[in-house]
Amino acid sequence: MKDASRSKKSELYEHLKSAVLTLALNPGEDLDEVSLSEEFNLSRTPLREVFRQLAGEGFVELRENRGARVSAMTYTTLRDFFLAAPMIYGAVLQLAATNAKPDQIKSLKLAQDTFKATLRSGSAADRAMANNKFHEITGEMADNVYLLPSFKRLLIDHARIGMTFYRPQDQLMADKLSEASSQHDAIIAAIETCDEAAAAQLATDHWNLSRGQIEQYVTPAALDVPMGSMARKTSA
Amino acid sequence: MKDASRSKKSELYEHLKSAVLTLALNPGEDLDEVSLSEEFNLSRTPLREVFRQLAGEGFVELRENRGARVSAMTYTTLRDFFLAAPMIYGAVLQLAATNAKPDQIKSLKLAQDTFKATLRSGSAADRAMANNKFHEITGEMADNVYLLPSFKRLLIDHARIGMTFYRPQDQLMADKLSEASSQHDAIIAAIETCDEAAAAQLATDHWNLSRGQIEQYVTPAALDVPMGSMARKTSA
DNA sequence: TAGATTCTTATTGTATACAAAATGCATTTT
DNA sequence: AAAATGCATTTTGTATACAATAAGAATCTA
Repeated sequence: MKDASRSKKSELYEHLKSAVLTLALNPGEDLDEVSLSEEFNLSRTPLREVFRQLAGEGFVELRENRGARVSAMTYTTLRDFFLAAPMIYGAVLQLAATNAKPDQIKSLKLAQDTFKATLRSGSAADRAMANNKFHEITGEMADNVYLLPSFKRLLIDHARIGMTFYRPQDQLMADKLSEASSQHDAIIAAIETCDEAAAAQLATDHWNLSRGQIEQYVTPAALDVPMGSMARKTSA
Repeated sequence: MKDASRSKKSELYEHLKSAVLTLALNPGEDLDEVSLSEEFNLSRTPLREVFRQLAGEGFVELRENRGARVSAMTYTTLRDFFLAAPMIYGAVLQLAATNAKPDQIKSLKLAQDTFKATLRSGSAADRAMANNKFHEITGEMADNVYLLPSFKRLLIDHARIGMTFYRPQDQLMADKLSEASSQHDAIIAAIETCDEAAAAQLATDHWNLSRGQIEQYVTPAALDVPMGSMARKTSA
């Protein structure tokens, strides 16, 4: 029934997507056509088509005659992120509050339940994917083809940033995560009551929480340094 | 020197892009793999990769087992457009005013000169492409990976809307176009003086001009009707 | 031994052949 | 005559073979 299980091609597509989102593949990491095609019992032709599609969506970067690599993350992208995210997500949530359909709200509540479950007993990857799903649904609710491309691009790095910086080893982290969860609940409420203003405000709050979290780790001094090495360190 | 002349593949890529932007290929129109591969002396394998990439960028839509078609335009997309455009372009111009580098400003002035030339003696397609180039440069100036995907998606339909509705057959049209040109000049000035506020305001003004133009043609009564037929009519 | 150069190997890009799916047409059936 | 079924044709999807390019290793030169 799921799109992912329909063909080997979409299986590969979904696999690469979540591998990028969960940092199973690190930013900047090279992708090998041959080994991947063997792993998925798929020839290089359709595999390369998947690469192109993923490149168009911002998951990977293609270099002529030099293969595909996972989209890089630098501290510049981090700065760009927190500049664009509040605006885009503010608009998305505002539109979501206006346009959301009943079954979409149901999906959103379900996604939030899953997210809460991962807070209790899930891996960091599970949590990142559940959180990602939640926000993807708000994007669908907003239902604006021009907003979605940027929003989806933001969600990619939102997940990766989350994987890097949200690791609930201490109590402070756990508190932040449960605050994020509360904000999700508030977002659902705002959407359900069609409260645009509240939704827009919650978008800002949600990103401010993230930014505060990250600013504990990132000093503004270091700019333009690849983040791949750091991600590798934290996951090793 | 230009990217387009490097390989047959990028030639095809650029050709399809401008064909979509200028409505040489109408929204919703089917693309035939075989005839295109013959026309460009290219096998279907790289051609299909180009399709995937264009799909990722919003120029075409891919349907499983049913080929590629030019991205559709409906009156819904028109409404979405004027909702998202002022916000995205406002942010883009604001950032452009902050970040623009001297050589980019030079490019922008050059693009504006070209645009003015097309107003005097260019086809509608030439004008749409020149106008598109102008806005693309402002996007580069803004230099934010998260904003650009949506902005580029907007530019696709901005060009197509322009091709449909801006046809300077009468004096009123010519006036609107020269007003657009004046706004371009003002945008350049705002960017050059790093005047963020003015830039943001000009973004709004620029879209309002477009919207006013289009509202002469589109009545809010008819919604969700494919625009392909209309585009076909005006170009026939 | 450091550097440059050629040769080898590995990887990426393209063409073609074949398989699978969808479309259209003709025939059959009611 | 309308609907449905099966067949032929066209179109799309995948595998494989080959060509072109880049990366790496070994050799040669100073």
